[in-house]
Amino acid sequence: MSPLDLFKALSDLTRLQSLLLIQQETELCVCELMVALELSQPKVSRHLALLRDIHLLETEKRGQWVFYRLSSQLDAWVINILEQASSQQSLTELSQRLNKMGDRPKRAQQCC
Amino acid sequence: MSPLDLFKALSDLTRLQSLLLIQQETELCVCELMVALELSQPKVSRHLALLRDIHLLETEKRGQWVFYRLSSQLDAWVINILEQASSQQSLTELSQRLNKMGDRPKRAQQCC
DNA sequence: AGCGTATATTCGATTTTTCATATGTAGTTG
DNA sequence: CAACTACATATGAAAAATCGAATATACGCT
Repeated sequence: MSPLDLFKALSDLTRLQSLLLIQQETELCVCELMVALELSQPKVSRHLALLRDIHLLETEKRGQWVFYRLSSQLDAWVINILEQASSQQSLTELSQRLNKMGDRPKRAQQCC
Repeated sequence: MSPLDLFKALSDLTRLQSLLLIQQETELCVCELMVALELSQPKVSRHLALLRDIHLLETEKRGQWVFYRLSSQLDAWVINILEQASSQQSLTELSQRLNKMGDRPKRAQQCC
């Protein structure tokens, strides 16, 4: 992935917020992002597909849900740029809507 | 300037190459960028104007020429992102065309 | 099988971005 | 002053990105 490809991917608010929120939350499914971003399902799905196509995100299907997380093979320069963006972009409102959400899908426990 | 604004600015090859080449060369005028990027004058001028409008670049008019350089007030996170991009983007061909260029405008000497 | 939920994709329309061409302005040179 | 160079901008056309609405697929539950 070239810098140009990365910057094109990050030059849309839906994609930028999705990516940073996924980074913060480790993994999220489409329905959670719909609630957090207050956007339609096709819109979220379309933008996530773009991010997956350039290998910024990877997916795991578990039961009914498709979980998106940062690709495990990201180069250091990509991660560095994402961190710089994180340091400037407030995700507070998005997190709040996520936490208020009922019926969130269960996910793998982080610890014993 | 927000991360989104920066990423939009960098999501075009002409603007990305212009910015990184200016960063490398400290300052360049429109006619030098035309040669380095092999692009028309209006195209270069339009993209530079965009970068100046969001305060990534600043200009200094000296005689016939308008010199563009990185804005002196850039935040650290912006500079960091530009450096990450520099580390991945080859400017060799652009530099070569610049060095082969005849009749380059004189600029202030860096040193005695 | 039938129904509801989660996600993906297609379609056509709209908006945004980019572009080449033409023109305007300012400074420089002869 | 006339011609030339450097740069900016207006205009309309073309290309790309984005969108909502509709449709398709896949899974879980009864």
